[in-house]
This record gives sequence, structure tokens and C-alpha cells, in this order.
Amino acid sequence: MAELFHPAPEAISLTAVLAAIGEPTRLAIVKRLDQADCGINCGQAAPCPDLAKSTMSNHFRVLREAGVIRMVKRGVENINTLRREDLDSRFPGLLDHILRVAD
Amino acid sequence: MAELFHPAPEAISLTAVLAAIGEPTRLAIVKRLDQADCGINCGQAAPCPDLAKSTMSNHFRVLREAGVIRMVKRGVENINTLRREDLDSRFPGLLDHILRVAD
DNA sequence: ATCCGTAATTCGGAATTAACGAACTAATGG
DNA sequence: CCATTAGTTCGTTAATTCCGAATTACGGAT
Repeated sequence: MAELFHPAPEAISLTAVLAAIGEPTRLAIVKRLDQADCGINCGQAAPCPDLAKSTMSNHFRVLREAGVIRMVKRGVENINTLRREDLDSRFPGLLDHILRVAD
Repeated sequence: MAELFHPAPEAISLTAVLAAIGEPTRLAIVKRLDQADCGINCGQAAPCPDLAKSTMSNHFRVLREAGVIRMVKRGVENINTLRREDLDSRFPGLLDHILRVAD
């Protein structure tokens, strides 16, 4: 069970972040993580239950590899959190701004 | 010669805009258009001359259909401008913010 | 009108990516 | 040990991206 890849804060790419968030399902995931006050697992963060699990798994992987979310395994589930401080240090205010205009 | 499609200002989708800008070549095009004080054609807006023209044409189409740029035919060329006011009315400050964090 | 050069789009293909179901792995509880 | 829950991996199919070659569109010169 290899450890999950996360880019270092300074290696987070703007276009990768925008591309990751620029997809309706993934934006919905980010919005849900933003509203949550603590990390939540993939099932709870998923906006629509009609999508295949494998599809959701892919969406979470894209968000993680872009540096948007942090994923840690806890027991049988993955706990997801937004990488707020890392995103803010690299792109100050960007995440908040996007979430604000996203209704 | 059909008229070029542009989404109405209120029909511009956030995820479409983010996905359009979330690609290095297209972000470079947007940055160049931002620095230009008047509309410029596709060749001048292209950041790298080694890309095929058909590829660039596609990138411009993506930006146009997402509502990021306006394209008007003038003679033999297309004049491209950022749709600042439309983007700002729909997503206030977003474009400036992205351009600011994009170095 | 016809031909030429410039600017950009369209077409056909190979390569990459996305979504899905099915099978699989990992952790926990009975 | 077996069942359950939570996700991942795999193989297929559909869609997208990128490219070069061919094509259209326009403007100017002949």
C-alpha cells in the first residue's frame, strides 16, 4: 500500500488547480469540503450518488494530485481536507475568490 | 461562413472558464490579451510558435466558447479581446485575481 | 476577373483521457 | 474466518487533444 502522492506546496501548479476545479463534480466536492469544518470521507464529499465509485475515485485523485485536497487514510476510509494554507501561500486569495463567485 | 458562437454573458459557466484557463497555453494567451491594450489576432496572441496552427485554432475556440474571449473577424484575421466586463459582471474580480497570481 | 499571400478553419488519424462496471484490496466488526 | 464498508485498479468504450495536410476566406496586385 504505497503512500498517496501529494505535491509539495511550492510545486502546486496554477493551471493544474484551475483544471482540477474547472469540472462541475470536482467543484462541488471542493465546495462541500469548504463548508465542512473537519475532514470528510469520499462518500460524504461526493455531490451525486449516481456517479460510479471508480469515477469519484478518479475525481478525488485529480484533486489530490493537483494539490487542492489532502487525503489521509483512516481505517477503512479516506479523510479529505482542502489544502487551504498551501493554496493560499502559493495563490493568495484565489481559493476563497473562486468559492465566493461559485454561489 | 457561420457567425462565431459566443455565450451570452449570463450563460458563462464558471467551470467552463476555469477549465479553459486551466491549460498552460490558453493561460498564456489570456495573459497576452490582458497585457495588450487593443485586440490582437491569433498569431500575435499565440505564446509559442512551435505549436501547430490547428492546435492554436482549437485553443482559441475553447476560450471563445467558454466566454473568456471575444473574436471578431476583420479582414483576413480574427481580432481577439478579453471579455472583461462580461466576466466581471458574472464573476466579479475573478479574472484579475487569476491573472495576478499567475505571475 | 484571376492569381497570390496571409490568416485561420476543417478533416482524418493517432495518442491521450474520461466514465463505467466488475473485480480486487484493506480495515473493521461480528 | 466471514461479511461489510470504503476505495482502488483494470479493461473496455466513448470522447477529446494534437498534429499535418488540405481547404476556405479575405485583401491586394496584376
